[in-house]
Amino acid sequence: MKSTAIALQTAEDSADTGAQQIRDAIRDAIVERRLSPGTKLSENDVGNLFNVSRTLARAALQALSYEGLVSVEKNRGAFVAYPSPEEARQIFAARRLVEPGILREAAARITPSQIQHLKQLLLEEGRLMGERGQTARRAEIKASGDFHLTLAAISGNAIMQRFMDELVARSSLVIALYGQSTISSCGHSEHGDIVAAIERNDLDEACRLMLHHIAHIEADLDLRERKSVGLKEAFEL
Amino acid sequence: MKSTAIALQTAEDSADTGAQQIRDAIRDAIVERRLSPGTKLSENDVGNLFNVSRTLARAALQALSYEGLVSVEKNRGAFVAYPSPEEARQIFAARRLVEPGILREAAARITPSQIQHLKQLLLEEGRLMGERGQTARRAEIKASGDFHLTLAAISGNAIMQRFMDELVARSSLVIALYGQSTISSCGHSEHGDIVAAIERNDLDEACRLMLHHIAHIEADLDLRERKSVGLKEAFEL
DNA sequence: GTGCAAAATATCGTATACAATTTAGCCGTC
DNA sequence: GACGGCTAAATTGTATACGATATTTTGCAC
Repeated sequence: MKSTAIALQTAEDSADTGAQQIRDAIRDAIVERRLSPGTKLSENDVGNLFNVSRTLARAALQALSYEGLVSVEKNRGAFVAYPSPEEARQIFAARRLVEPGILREAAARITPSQIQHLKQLLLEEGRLMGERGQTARRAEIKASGDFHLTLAAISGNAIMQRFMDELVARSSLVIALYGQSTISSCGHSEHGDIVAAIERNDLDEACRLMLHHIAHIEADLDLRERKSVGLKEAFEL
Repeated sequence: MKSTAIALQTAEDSADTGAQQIRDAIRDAIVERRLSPGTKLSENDVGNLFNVSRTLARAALQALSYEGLVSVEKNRGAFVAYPSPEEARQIFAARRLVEPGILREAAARITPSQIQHLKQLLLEEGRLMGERGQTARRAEIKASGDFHLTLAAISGNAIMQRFMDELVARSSLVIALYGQSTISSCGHSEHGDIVAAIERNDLDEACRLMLHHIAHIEADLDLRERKSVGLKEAFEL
C-alpha cells in the first residue's frame, strides 16, 4: 500500500515543516473516523505511508498525543486514542464549561458577514445530511464540529480556539466509540436555533441552547464500561 | 558548563521517557523565571546541558512549543516564548472564562482534607512572602500558581487541569514580561478569601472573588506594545 | 494436544550522520 | 566609510544506525 491520502494545505509558519503535514493528515483521518479508536499506528508504518523517516512519523505521533488523539505507550507503540467513559465525561464537562463563555464572547464581537458565514455553514451541514454515502457522512461529521470551531474563531481568542480544536476532535472519537444513534451529527437544527438566538441578541437563550445542545449530544452516548470485549467473551454463549 | 539543575520526579507512564524530564526541567526554569522570555534555546546547548543528544532536546522543545512556553521558528531555532500584549490579554481572558467554572466544580466535590490541603498551601505561600532572596521569590511564584492548579486538580477534570497548567505557566511568562509591581505574586490574601468563601459554601461570592483576583493580577500589567526595544531606539536620545 | 521456556522478530528509544538553510564574517567596490 | 555580495561557520531538518524492550513464534517436555 502506498501513500493514500495526503493533499492538505501547503504549510504553516511555525513548528517543524514535515511533521505538521503528517500530523494534520492523521488528525483528519481520526476526526473523520477513517481511523478507529485503538488502531495501532506504528512509527514505521506511518513513515512508510507518508514516505518519510521514522523521525518525522514519531514527531507527528508525539504531537497527536499532546492533543489526546493518540496514546503512546512506552516501548509498545502509538494507538488511536480509546477514551474511557470517564475521559468522555470529562471532555463533555469541559465543553459545557467553556462553550457558553466562548459563545458570549463570540456574540459580542460577531459581524454581519460572520453571521452570514455561520448560516452558510448551516446550509452546507443541512445539505450533507440529505446525502448518502461514507464521504457525505464524514463531511457531515466535520461540518458539525466546524460550527463550534467557527464560534471559537469568532470569539477572537486563539487560546480558546486551540482548546476547542482539541475538545471537538476528542469528542468525535468519543462519539465514534460510544455513540448510539445512527445519526452521527445530532441536532443540526439546534445549531440553527443558536444562530437565531445570537442574531436577535438573546445571549442567555443562546447559552441555554448551547448547553442543551451539548447535553443532547452526550445523552446519545452509552457510557458504560466496556471490558475490552475483543476476547473470548465475544464468542461465549 | 555541565548539567546543573535536574532532580525532578523519576518518571511518568506516558510519553517518551527521556524528553519528559528535560521538558519538565526547562518548564520549571521558565515558570520560575530563571529563563527570560526571548532566550534562545538551541538544540545543541539543551542537549549538552542535559547530556543527551539533539534528538531528545528537540523533542522536549517541541513539547514545550505545544504548551506555548517556547516558540520554535523554522530553521531559526527555539526561544523562550515572548508573548505579545494581545496574547497576554487572551491568556487572562481564557482564565476569566474557565476559572469560575473550575472553582464551582471544585467546590462541589471538595473534601475537608482537601480544604486542609489548600490552607496548608496558603500558609506556605505566606511564609515565602516573608522571606528574602531569589530562591524564596521563585518558590513564591510557584506557590502562587499552585493554588490555582490545586483547585483544578480538586475539580476532578483532568482535561481542565492540563489546560490550567498551560494557562498558569504562560501567565508566569506574561507577568515576567509585563508585570510592574515588585510584588511578584499579587494578592496572596485574595487566595485566602476565596478559600474562606468556599468553606462557607458561598459559591457566587467565591467566583466573584476569583474574577476579581484575576482582574487584579491583570491590572498590574503594563500591556503596551513594546517595539522590540533592543535596537537603536534604546540609545537614541 | 497443552503448557512453558527460549530464540527470533518486530518495534520503540536514543544517538549519530548528513543535507539544507540561516547567520556571521570578510572583502572588494563605490 | 558605507553598502552589497560572497564564502565559511553555525544551526536546524531529516535520515539512518544501533541498542533496548516487548511480542510472537518455535521447540520441547509432559
